[in-house]
Amino acid sequence: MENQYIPGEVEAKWQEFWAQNESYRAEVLADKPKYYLLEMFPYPSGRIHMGHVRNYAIGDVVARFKRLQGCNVLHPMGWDAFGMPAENAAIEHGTHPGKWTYENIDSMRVQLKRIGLSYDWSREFATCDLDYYRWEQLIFLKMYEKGLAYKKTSNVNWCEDCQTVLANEQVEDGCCWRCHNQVIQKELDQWFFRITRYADELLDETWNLKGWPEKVLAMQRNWIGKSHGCEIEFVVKDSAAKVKVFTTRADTLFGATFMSLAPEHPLVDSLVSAQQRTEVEAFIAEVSRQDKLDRTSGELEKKGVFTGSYCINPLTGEELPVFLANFVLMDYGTGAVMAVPAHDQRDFEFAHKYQLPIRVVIQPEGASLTADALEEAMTGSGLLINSGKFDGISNEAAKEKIASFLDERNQGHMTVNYRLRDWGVSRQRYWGTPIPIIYCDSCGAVPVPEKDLPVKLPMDVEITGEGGSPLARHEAFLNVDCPTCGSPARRESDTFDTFVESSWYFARYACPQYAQAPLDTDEANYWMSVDQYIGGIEHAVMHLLYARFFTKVLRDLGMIEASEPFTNLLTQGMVCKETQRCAEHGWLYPEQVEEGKCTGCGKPVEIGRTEKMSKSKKNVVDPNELIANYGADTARLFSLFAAPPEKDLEWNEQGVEGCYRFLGRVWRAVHDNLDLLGSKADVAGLVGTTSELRRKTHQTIRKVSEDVDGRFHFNTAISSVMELVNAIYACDRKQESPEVLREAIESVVRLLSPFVPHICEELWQRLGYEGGIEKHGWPTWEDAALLTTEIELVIQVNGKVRGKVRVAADADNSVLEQAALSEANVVRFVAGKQVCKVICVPGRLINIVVSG
RNA sequence: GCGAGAGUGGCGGAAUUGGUAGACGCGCCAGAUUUAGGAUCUGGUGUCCCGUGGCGUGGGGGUUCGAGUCCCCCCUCUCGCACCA
Repeated sequence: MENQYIPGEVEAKWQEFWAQNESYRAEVLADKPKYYLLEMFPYPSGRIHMGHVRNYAIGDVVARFKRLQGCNVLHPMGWDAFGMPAENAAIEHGTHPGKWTYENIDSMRVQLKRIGLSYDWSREFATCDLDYYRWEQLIFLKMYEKGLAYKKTSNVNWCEDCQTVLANEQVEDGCCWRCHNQVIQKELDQWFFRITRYADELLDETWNLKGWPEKVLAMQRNWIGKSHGCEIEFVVKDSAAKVKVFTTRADTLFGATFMSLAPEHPLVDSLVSAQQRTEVEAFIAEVSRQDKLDRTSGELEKKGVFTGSYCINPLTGEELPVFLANFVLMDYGTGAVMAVPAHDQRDFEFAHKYQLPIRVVIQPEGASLTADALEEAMTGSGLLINSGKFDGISNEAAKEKIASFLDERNQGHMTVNYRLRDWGVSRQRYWGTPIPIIYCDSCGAVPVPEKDLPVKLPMDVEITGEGGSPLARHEAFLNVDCPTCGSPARRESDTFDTFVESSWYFARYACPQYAQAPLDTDEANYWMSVDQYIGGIEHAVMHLLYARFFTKVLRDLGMIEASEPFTNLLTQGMVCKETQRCAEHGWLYPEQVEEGKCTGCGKPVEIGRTEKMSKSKKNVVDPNELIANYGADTARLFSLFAAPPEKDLEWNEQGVEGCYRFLGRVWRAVHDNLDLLGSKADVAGLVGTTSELRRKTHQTIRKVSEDVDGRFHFNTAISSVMELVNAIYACDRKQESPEVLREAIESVVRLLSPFVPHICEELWQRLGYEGGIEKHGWPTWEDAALLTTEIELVIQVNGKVRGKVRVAADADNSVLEQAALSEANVVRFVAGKQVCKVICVPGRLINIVVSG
């Protein structure tokens, strides 16, 4: 290795050094504050993409910075290794999902190591490791004991393509979040986690998560969807049946003129009169044919059908016709809505369409609404009318009054309702954690006794993609004796949703080899919670909510003290790139374009919009090639420099070049000056000395420290180091003291080391230091070095800049005023006018206010 | 429709508490070096008429000595949620 910057050599050397020295191994230490930094672990698809590079580069800066600051840093990495792509690969190529997954892990580990990330690799695990999922099975058994895991028959979202169930939040626009196939409703027996038991805590804690982006918290609150209201029972006329409704508007009960039920409502069959049956069945069939996308699209025409039954308004005794309506969802509330057309827009439209009565029961202040005159529902506040003894009171007060009146008469009560549903975790898949349950004809569903864990996923399976889960056909796996009565029984063949694994992996990193329980309580309590979690915004609801839920469950099982998994959350933006398209060949990869022409046919290429990098749009950059061309340090530097972490990053090849050039500039700044620098010990003697370069050095140390610590403004931190490098190039090396020059250069190297660790380690060594750059800690700035005797002051006249003067830093206002008023250009603007006021902002500017 | 965020040069972006708008980088222009190209180094680069001047942070109004930043109205874009009873 000579005086030329050859990234490949430098990077290989230091990656080897870090591995040999186990530089990033974490262990419990009493004398340092712990800092747990975690990036969302990847699915082992086989190749890393730029999104990973960005995510992990951001995390690595924080890890290295905290370590330099003297923290005891835990920075682990592993693999979210169960899931469908492994089975799809098995179907396509005949490779066993396990083999495919572990081979992918091996190649991705190599790629990640090539980036030079400071992980404690000794803690690595994959969620498909028996030693991981066995503990998940134990957690499930404990949850089962506490009633937190239960089985129920329900209509589930079913993807025909994946042959599996999807949670509500895994359905996007009515399609499977993974394969984008149409999702249908299917009745199945399924395992659920009772996340709703934690709904209030999950909601309330969002107000304490100060280190989370408001956006994510809002999404979670929205998702939980708590609303206060009233449950009211409506007796069905000539029947013992009662229809329960949930309403947030009990104050409008006197205005209810009909009832709307979801077509899937369980009472529908008993409510339908013989006369109406044909029509109702046709309607139900029509609605069930509509996909969920259409049904929840808002644009949908409101449609319904009369059942032939009536129910009784509990307050007025009136008979209300019961309708089925396409916009009422069985998923929310009770699946039944009391319809108040005067005060609800949907009911209003529905009433008009089917000529149902409209009765105004709330009169806004100073108006007198009549039903005939209404052009839309009146949803505002006012005083009650047409409401018997409640007339005249405000509708807000009436909500509670009417509810308690109903309560007294056993016709209803105040309640809360949540949008959040329990989490369905059964998946009809092979490559996942087996659910440890045995079905016995006489004993029912029996949990696998703890001593019989783990339930191992059998390796000898045939994966064809046909006929559902391979486990359901695997007789050797299925056949088992009932643990309770000993008679022949069958195992549960479903496996867990893979979100279960990612709901507690962060805690397992504290004690990945622990063999007695899911968590070593001491280790877990030392490291948890994660101080900083970093990942994509796309996990704002699902993964982050499930992880919060699991943490609370683990706490209540006595396995951990923490209530929340992630103290601070950073959601990084996507990596985007401009798309390119050829009229003949469609989307083109960057290398298929030369000088704006398609390499296939020579036609001009159309530049499309900038979009998230994706294979389908071919606007991807392969990190492996990038690193091969420029080195890992350049790849990291560009990911960090081009945009602040939370914003989308636009990939730009020329920007990458610029970063590479900058590293070359840093490299030369060291080598070109090595002969001038003198002994390294001299730097300590500089305390108290000032010079322009030294001031710039210490300003930069302060700026970078402040930008990195908590603010994560890596782009501005890097740009300030670029300024320092520019200052080093600009200074007159013959005039500048070698010590000041050395201090400046050393500072550049030390300040850049969290961002581009390899080159900095190398330069640090070439500057005469041994044993790695981290042991020297983070540089500190000296306040005295920031001081200047003279400053430049801006002079404004009426708020416009008219001149600048150099003044003594400690000059008082009257001196400044004098200097300002005598500056030549300022004189021009003040001449002939009256000075009304002079405003001095210390260290910044003087504003002279004139009139006339 | 509701909620959150954003809108600044040719481009990515900076301006942390109301105080010189455009740091830093890319691109572009010029110069130096070089047989040439590349690389490197130096300088310039918001915009408008030649200027020491005018204009300029999506648009319009306001507060202030002073507004990218605060307040009101409007437009556009992105993300999330959505017939939520």
